[in-house]
Amino acid sequence: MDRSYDPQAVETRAQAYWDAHGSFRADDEAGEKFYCLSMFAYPSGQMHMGHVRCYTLGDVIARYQRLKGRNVLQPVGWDAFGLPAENAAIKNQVPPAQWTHANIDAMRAQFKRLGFALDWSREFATCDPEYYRWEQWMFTRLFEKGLVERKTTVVNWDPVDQTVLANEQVENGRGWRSGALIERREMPQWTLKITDYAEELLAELDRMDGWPEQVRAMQRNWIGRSEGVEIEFDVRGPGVDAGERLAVYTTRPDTFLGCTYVAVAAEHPLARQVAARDEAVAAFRERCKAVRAAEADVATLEKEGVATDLVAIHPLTGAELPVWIANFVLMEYGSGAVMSVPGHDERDWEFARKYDLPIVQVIAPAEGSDATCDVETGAFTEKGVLVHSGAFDGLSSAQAFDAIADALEAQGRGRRRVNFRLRDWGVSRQRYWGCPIPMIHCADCGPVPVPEADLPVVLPTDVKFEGVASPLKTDAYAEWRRASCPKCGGAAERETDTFDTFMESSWYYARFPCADNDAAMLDGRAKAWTPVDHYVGGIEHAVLHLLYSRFYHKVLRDEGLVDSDEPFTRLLLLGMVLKDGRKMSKSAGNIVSPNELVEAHGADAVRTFMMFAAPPDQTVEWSDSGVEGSVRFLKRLWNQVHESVSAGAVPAVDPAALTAAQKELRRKAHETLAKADDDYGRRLAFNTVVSAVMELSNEIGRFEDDSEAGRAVVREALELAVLVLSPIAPHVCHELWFALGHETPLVEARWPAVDPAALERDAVELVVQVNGKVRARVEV
RNA sequence: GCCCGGGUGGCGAAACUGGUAGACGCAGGAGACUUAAAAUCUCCAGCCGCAAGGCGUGCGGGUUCGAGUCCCGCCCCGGGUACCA
Repeated sequence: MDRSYDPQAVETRAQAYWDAHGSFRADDEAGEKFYCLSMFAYPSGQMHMGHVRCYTLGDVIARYQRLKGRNVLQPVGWDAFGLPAENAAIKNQVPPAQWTHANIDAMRAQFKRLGFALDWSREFATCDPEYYRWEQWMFTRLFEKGLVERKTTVVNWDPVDQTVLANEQVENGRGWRSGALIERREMPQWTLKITDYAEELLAELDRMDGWPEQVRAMQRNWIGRSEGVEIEFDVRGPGVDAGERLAVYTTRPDTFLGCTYVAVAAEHPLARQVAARDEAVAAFRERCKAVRAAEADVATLEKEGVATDLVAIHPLTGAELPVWIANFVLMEYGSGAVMSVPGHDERDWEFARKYDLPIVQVIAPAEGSDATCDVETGAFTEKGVLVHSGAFDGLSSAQAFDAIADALEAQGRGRRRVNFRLRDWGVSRQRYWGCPIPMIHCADCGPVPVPEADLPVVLPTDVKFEGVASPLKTDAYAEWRRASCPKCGGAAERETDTFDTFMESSWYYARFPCADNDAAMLDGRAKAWTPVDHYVGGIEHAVLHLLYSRFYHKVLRDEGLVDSDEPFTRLLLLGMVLKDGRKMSKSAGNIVSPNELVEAHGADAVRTFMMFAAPPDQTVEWSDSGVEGSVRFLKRLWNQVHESVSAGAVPAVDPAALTAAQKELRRKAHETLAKADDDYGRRLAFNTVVSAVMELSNEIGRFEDDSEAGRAVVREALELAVLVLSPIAPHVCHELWFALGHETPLVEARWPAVDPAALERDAVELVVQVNGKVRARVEV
């Protein structure tokens, strides 16, 4: 072995070895499978520290599982469609496809330099027609199955650029390119009925114990199942037909007698109707348009409203309640209208105070409760006992729920209903760089799916951006749009919208096992490898990507293409990588380039520090000097191995004939092995694996004993240190393993068993505490 | 706004099941080696205090023999909020 550690040379040799031996090509047939996957990357062109962290974590898991004897698949691909490519195209006049492929080439090289144990033979990009054709195919199947619907949803419309903007493209209410005030606009969109699976998506969460509880909680809340009552009010007023009804949904029917007004969304049909004859209402609706479609914007708005000349008739009391239009009522949730009970709902209370609407108390604190209720000073939102509710007085909130629901149902004015916060998945995007939606619009037959034989609908890639709008929608592509109706053969138009990029990322994991199949979306290999045993990615995907994928997996299952219920058995969501306490960004000027670090210190040192700096799920603070510490550590380990090997062969350790100091070092070595096994496999605490091996190395350094037994104990400790560290710093460990005399490569090694005898102690220290303070220590 | 996290020395962190707070590392200090420097090695180091001792895990309360860890109420920072991926 070389006298000194040269990371660049070591890493080049190790990578060449793995390449030449096809070390990471997964075998479809062999042994107990372990499918390990890091969320695929968007090819921005520059690998960043977040990628380094994510892929290193995945790699550590994959390499550890391999040492444990599993047949590991760790594939890699590219989430290649998306907005940044279009922005680059508009800015630099480069076609998105060209830009994307150049970026993929650049990033592939960067990934390879880090030595991840990836099976590159299965690589694909989602912008490959061979990939997205199956997405189109599945969509047409779901259309036939009735899981696809055309629905109206709200988007941000830029009236100058005549295009739809993403939420992040709206700054202070204006389009980021045009500067024009954006408008909320309703647009017909293709949606997938994820709500059909809401119950299953929710119920399954309870059984998914390989997922962090916080993520399951987020998904539970996102799905937002509630039990309540849908209530119908008669509406009276100018221009309202007799028998017209307004539906609201409430989870608190027990407060129903305290309802003093009703509020509808600005986009509600009743609001539209009133606006036609009432200028104030029309002006209010116009103002509401200037709010971004994002929920956070709507929810943080100052609550405002406008009165209408309509009244809603309380079905139980006959009272005439004013109908208001309010900016905080969401058309997307429930029926776009709410009953307002200011005495017992904070938002309703604020609104009532602001507009001088009556506030009445109908719930009193339950007997024995120490809560107080004064609806003059604030809403009382707890459950309790009914008051001022006529025949329902004295009932508990729970009893009143049923009594009032029954009364409404008996009158045909309401029904119990389960409601979900979850909305159906709008998959249409008015953009160019995405998977074309395989539909044809026929004037006579309506929308018709493209027949299987005509798939894929290929996205033209030699495009020029004239403005900001999708080239597919311009005159230049009139020919591309022209189609004949698959049903009647008449002249028809292709859909020009493309899919949400979450469509591609919802099933890519299932495609890796059979990425070479050009005759089917998935085959038996997908069934054999899925579900993914361990999925690694950013916490920012806790809800959307991970919920859409779960839904899509169930859809694939129901089509017979996979045979599991959930796509990802175990989930590791990592925190962000920060520098100087902030997110790395160009504007903050604190971007750290993985390339330069690897050039300067080697991939192993970068990987080691990344793992060492913090536990995986926590945000991590990047430190350049910290990497230097990792280099020192790897160098020390190298020197220790060199010294041990140079001193010559050693006999086998004879555990029965060791001195106290020898025993102690051997115990430390086996404790490290045991701890690392637990940290890798159960705790996912890779930071403490690194510190444990550092401690072991420190102890080896302090151990001075040239006897044969002493050198044998050191040799065993070094072997364990190298093996334990190898998932994290694979290159240097690969070479040290051979140096230690092994003839087969470390990637073929098996995780050794701990010698229980090595862990035994002759003495322990007992601590004596008085009132929680340490007062004495006793060696026993 | 709502949902989910996080806050421990100068810095990153450890403490896994309520039982020795600060392992391991960075930065720093002292020393060894060296003509010198780098590299390497050894030692020191939470804060206040000469010391005895006291104080210490964002803030305020509580439970407990004992709380970084459990409970209640706050503050600050981060992620998500359905068209960024």
